[in-house]
Amino acid sequence: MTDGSAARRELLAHVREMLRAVRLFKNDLPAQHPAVPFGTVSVLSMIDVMAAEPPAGCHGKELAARCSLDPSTISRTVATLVRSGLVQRTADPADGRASVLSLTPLGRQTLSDVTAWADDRLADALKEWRPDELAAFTALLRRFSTDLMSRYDQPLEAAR
Amino acid sequence: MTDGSAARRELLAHVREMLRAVRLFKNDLPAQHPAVPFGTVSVLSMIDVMAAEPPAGCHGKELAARCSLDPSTISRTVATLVRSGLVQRTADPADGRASVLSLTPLGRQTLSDVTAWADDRLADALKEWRPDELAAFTALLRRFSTDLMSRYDQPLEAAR
DNA sequence: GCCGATAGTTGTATGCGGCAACCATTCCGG
DNA sequence: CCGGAATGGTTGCCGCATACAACTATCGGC
Repeated sequence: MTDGSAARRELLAHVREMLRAVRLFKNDLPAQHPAVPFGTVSVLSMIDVMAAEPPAGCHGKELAARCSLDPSTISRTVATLVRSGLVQRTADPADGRASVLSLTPLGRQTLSDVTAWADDRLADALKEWRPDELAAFTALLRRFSTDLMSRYDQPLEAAR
Repeated sequence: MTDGSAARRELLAHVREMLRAVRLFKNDLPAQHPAVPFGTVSVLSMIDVMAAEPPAGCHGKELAARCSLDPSTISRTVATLVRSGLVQRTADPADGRASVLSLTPLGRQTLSDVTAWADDRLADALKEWRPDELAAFTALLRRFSTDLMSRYDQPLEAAR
């Protein structure tokens, strides 16, 4: 029959496992890069992505939407990044309330270092994987996240 | 060529996406079950699993190892669960330092409620998935977590 | 019976994240 | 062109999750 509850419960268990794995993974980061708390890296990376892609540079508000984080959280995180010299704020000439975020050279370097570190770890952990398996997993993971979020990101899309 | 760094970086990005999705998912929980902080549920569930399976009941130490959490974290989490009436501690007759953990009826009920809630959400989010896709994803996810953790759980296994 | 190992608890600190209140600026309707 | 509503951002305050270190109580072997 098509209920599938058992399958979903197993999936749920494995999601928990994955969270555990990610926690361990991330606990290793500070040892290598004491200055960059894990959560901060995602934001750093997103700033980098956003600075390159839309018309204008990266604004805090949009950044918050893209990360699904509260503006206050972004504000603090960005403040930390600025204090650490990884990100710079420049006044938005078009709107005195906003500022445009971008990576500093140090920020780019740090992002690249941390990414390389993560990549190494992954390469080691996944050394038995065939490329097509990796690709399949990535595709399924993408779909999973998208479907999980579909209920929530309506407002975000609508706000655009 | 076989480097695969680009593929891994894409995977990394999607792992971040997934963490975002999970965060949103979990932010919904308190609305339904105010009394059970999300992190606590994993522990509750693990106690349930462990109580049923090994020779003896569930001890804090083993619980910590299974969850890859610090004993102090487990101690606090369990204390919360006990205060909420979801878990009971019974003195281990064989070791005065330890106690055995088990779910109360209320704990079983709560776990079952929360699991049903999560299952509903998943069923909704994954309604377009074919059973075999779900199974494939679950299998890959399992393998991924295992491989990611393989570097870390050596000590845990060795300690057994 | 003493001493080292062990199970658990508690003190303290940090990262992450939300909500509400607030400030400054911008935008819009009259 | 002015005044009030909307908006971008920051700050205060909170709670959860987690770790490390110090401590307590017990166990186990010699």
